[in-house]
Parts: sequence; structure tokens; C-alpha cells
Amino acid sequence: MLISADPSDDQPIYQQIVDQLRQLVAAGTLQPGDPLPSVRQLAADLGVNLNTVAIAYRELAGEGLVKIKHGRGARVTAAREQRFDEEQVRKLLVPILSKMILAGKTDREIVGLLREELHNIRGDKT
Amino acid sequence: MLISADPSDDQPIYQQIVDQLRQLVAAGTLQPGDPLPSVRQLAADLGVNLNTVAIAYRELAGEGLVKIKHGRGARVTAAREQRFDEEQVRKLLVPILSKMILAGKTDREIVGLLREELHNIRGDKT
Amino acid sequence: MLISADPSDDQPIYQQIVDQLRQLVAAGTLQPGDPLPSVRQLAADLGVNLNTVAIAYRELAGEGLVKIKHGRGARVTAAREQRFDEEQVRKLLVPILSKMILAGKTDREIVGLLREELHNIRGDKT
Amino acid sequence: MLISADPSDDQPIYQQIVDQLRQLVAAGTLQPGDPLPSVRQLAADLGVNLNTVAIAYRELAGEGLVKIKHGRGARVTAAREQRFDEEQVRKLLVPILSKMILAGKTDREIVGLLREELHNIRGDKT
DNA sequence: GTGGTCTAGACCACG
DNA sequence: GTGGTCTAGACCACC
Repeated sequence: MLISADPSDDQPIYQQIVDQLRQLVAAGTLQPGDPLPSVRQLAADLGVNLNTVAIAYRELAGEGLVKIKHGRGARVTAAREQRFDEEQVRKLLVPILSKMILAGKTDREIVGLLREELHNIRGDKT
Repeated sequence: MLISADPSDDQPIYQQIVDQLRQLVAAGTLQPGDPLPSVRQLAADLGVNLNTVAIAYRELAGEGLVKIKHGRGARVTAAREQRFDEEQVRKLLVPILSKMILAGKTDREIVGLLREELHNIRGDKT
Repeated sequence: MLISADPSDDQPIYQQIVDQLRQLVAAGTLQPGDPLPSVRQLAADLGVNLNTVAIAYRELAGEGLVKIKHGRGARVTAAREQRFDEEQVRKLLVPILSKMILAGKTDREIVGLLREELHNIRGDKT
Repeated sequence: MLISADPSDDQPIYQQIVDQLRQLVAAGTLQPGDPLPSVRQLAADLGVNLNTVAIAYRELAGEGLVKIKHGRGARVTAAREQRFDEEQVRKLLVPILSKMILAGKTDREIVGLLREELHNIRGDKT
């Protein structure tokens, strides 16, 4: 099982699924053309409702990261570069960095932690 | 006015207040022992509901970043008393990094962007 | 009532809602800044489920045509030009034009019908 | 081969077949009385399920565009027998036009695009 | 009050 | 089998 869902998390379940699938694609664990688990299958595995998974898949389809074919499942899209809003990313980053600074982390430590996470994500790449 | 509230932002207003206050403390603009504006005062200045500000203060108190004294306002706590959940920070980081990777950013670019934001936050230091 | 929903239509209800709201914005009947009916209100008016309307609103938010604010309803976004996929539009157009040609319509008649519809949509504009 | 089926298209395959056959008749490439390829033949050529083609043929028969004779294949009908639901065509047109208007297209541009597509369809005429 | 999320369970469309 | 849509009804988050 590559995906998990935690109902007690702050993030809604469908968003957790989106984030994890995006991570798997970023990592290369899921390659373009690879099939995603069926909506029903994943819902059963995670113990959540079918609709919750369907919403996650629809979101990913809207981003262009996966392509859904009626009656034949969903697959990772041929790698197009995703758009992303740099301004928004910076805004998301600020509170996280603030927290780390308040925890007494040095710049060196913060950059180190970031590199670790980058490596964790990219590590699986084929 | 060091704080602003933008109702058209994606973040809820109380969260915006929390983030900005945290950033001010991280930057050193607000020092341990400094008083926060009163809930009424800040609510009036921002033109938001009094409850909204109160929730923000309670959140910061929960983090240990400020200490609320009944009837005597809130003050920034000593740095020692703050908690830091590294696991949570990493979890917040992963979706952001995944998006940047999918957008084709190199590690170098990502680290560069992070350093810029670190500098922005720390730059304000008195 | 400016919006209607027909469960017997080929289009799913949420799509009908999306299309009609888009049309109202294109017509200028709904101006930037105007509030949309609340999810619950519109659902009650149309006699459909709350979720069905919520899906429609989420879709419009994703397109950037409306902005949803938690706890404070949805409003038409300040007019940014929408992106659109010309290739896709052409592909949608072909079957429609084929049908009209098969019905014996001349080019003149087809263009006339198109101009009529354009006028119908744009007519309400302030 | 005048027809193709693209499983990665948004349209369902049976619909692609319907649209293409209709276009061929509109263009005059298929004339009244001409036989359609057999269901088995077309399914084999396109590499799709036999049922999928059968559904497409049934749809065209329902429109009155072709006539299916048991055991003797399908033929394009005389032009007279075709129905045309103008109201439906207008309803299909509105969402497309709305999108183009919101994309900032002028009436001139929209009519121009339509004329191009009309010409593309009619150009094939024998 | 508002919108957001989730569930359980139903029925339909596609191949 | 697959995904798509819808319902009824619940509970939560924001202001």
C-alpha cells in the first residue's frame, strides 16, 4: 500500500490522496502511462467512501496529472510540465520557515532539512 | 500597522493573523515580553470580527508563542517555551516540494527560492 | 429564477449549473463582485442536492470565474480573461455544424443562427 | 480508412464514430444509399469492441441518418428522412459561445472561426 | 448564517 | 469490470 488516509489529519482525506499521488508521480514511482488503482479499490483499501477518492481523482485530472477514461480507469499523464504559482508557493513557505526559525533552527539546518526532503522524494526515481 | 487581513485571500483570516504574528516574532520585530495589540484593538484595525482575532490569539497561545493573561492582554513568551513538531513541518513541506519538482524546478532553484524567503523573513530583524 | 436544472437532460445537473452561470457572467447579468446564490439556497430552488450545487461551484472556482470564501458565500471574480482551448472548441463545433448541414442549412443560415445566439447572450450586457 | 478511434480522447469512442460518420455524410463523402462498413469490419479496423460500433450505428439509425437492415448491413438514408432539433443545437452552442466570449473573443473572431470550420467540413465534398 | 467534507447507498454510462 | 452522478443526511470550520 503506497497511500494512506488519516481522518484525524487537518487536511481533508481527498486532499491527502491528491498530495500523496502527486508525490508518487514526482518521485517517479508512478510513471507516465502507469494505471492508478481503481476508485473502488483505493476506497476499499483506505476504508473511505468511493466519492472521496473520486473527488481526489477529479482534482488530479483537472491538474492534468492523470487522465481518466470512462470505464477503463485512470492513468498518469504523459509528463507535461505542471504549471505552478510561484507567488503562492512563497506564501505557503513563509509560515513554515517562521516556525523553524522560532524553533531555533539555523539557516544551515533549515536548508539541510529541505535537501533531505528533496532527496526523500526524488530518491525513488528510476 | 504591521498586520493586515485580506478577505479575498485563500487562507482564512484568523490564519493570516496567526501567520503574520508568528513571522513578526521570527523576524525579531516582536521580542519576548512585548505586548500584542488587544483583541478589540486589532479587530477594529483590521475591520474583522472580534471573535476572529480571539481565535488567532488562542492558536498562538496553544503553540506557546504568546501568553494570554486574563484582563491584561497577551505578550510574546520567552523563546524557550515554544514547541516544534519537526514531523509536521516535513509533512507540510512535501506537497510544496512535489509541486515544484513536477513544475520542472531543479534542486538548485528550489533551494535558492527557500534561501530568498529565509532572507526576507530574517532581513527585517531589528 | 435565472437558473434551472433538468434531470432528464443529457448533461449532468452540476454541468448545467456551471454552463448557465458561465452564460450569466458572459452576458454581464452577473457582474464581477456580484454574489452567487448560496449553495443551500440554489439547491433548494432547483430541488437538487446540496452537493450537486457545491460541485458546480467548485468547478467554477477552479476555472477562476468565481471566488468562494468560506463562511461568506461565493462571488464573481474580477474579470480576468479566461483561458480556452481553441482546438477543443473546434472539435466541439464540428458535430454541431455537421448536424446543421445535414438539416439542409446553408452557410448563411448557420452563421445567422450563430449571430442570433451571440446576440442573445450578449444582449443583457449593461 | 476514413474513420479513427482515439481512446485517449475525451469523447467516448462510440461518440467519436457517430460524429465522424455524420461528418462524412455532411461532407458528401458518404452519399445517400452508400453502404457503411459492417459492424464487425469497422470494429476490427478500429481495434475496438464490437458492441461499441453497434451502439454507434444504433445511434445514427435513431437520428434517421442511416438505415440498418437485418443481415444486410447499414446504408445512408435519403436526405429527407433526417430530423433536426434546432432547440437542441442552440443549447449545445450556448456554452461554447459563452466560453469564447469570456475568453475575450469578438463576434468577428467567433464568426470567423465558425466559417473556417464550415469550410473544413464542406471542403471535402466530392 | 455560510461553505467543506464525508458517508452509505443507489443508478447510469462505457467498453 | 470501470468511472460518473446523485441523494439524504450528517458533522465540521469560518465569520
